[in-house]
Amino acid sequence: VMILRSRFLDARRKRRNFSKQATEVLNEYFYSHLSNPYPSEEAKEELAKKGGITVSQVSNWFGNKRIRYKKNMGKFQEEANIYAAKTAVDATNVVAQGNQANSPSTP
Amino acid sequence: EDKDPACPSEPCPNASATQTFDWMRVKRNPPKTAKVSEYGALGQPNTIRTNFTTKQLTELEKEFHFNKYLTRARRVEIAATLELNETQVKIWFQNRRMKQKKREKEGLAPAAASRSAK
DNA sequence: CCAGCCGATCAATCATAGCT
DNA sequence: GAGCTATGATTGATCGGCTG
Repeated sequence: VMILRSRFLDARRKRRNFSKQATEVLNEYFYSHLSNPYPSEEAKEELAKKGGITVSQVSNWFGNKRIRYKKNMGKFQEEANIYAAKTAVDATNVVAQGNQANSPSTP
Repeated sequence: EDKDPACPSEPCPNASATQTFDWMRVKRNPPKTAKVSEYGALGQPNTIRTNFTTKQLTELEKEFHFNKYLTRARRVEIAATLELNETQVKIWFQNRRMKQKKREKEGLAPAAASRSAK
């Protein structure tokens, strides 16, 4: 068992918690899309840029967040309310950015 | 209007601030890594995540560097040698390829940090 | 029709960060 | 400084879609 653990215990995780800004951006997206917290590849890139982290880190964050959220929803109620209020607008009407003179709606 | 009724029990439908969406109910089927041979008929088929040994991982890694893709024959051979299912070997290679791709991507992004404009 | 691959995700676990 | 919880990363395995 001991050997199993030491498979590769060295140059691996030197985890550093994300910045306040990154966590803020991620949680904002998560709670404003609580009905379907699965950002597209493009959305992940956007979040990564805003939070100053990589796309993979964004994916890991959402993966962990979703699992941990549903595992213990009660524990996140408070956090949910905080971000729910912060978000205020939108909700039913997604599609915010994008703008530009491009209207792919109903080709 | 919609605060927290403080549901005491577990089966609280909702009425709370946030509801329970479908993704929160998603459940994955347990791994079917079962090997009928060793369990006869009962207990739990291996409902747990198999832990590959260092030896197995070393061999798989070595094979991967030789071939990114496996042939049926090679897979059978390796599975037998490492005492794993053919499926496990297959899956390991698929995951390994994805890991490789991820690394290549990450290894280029940082380099082209100033070259993106918009 | 079916097995293998891809891409995304799940779920359990590891190891560390950070607070008490 | 120990003990416990929060959190980022890793990874065997699953799910759905596509394809030869």
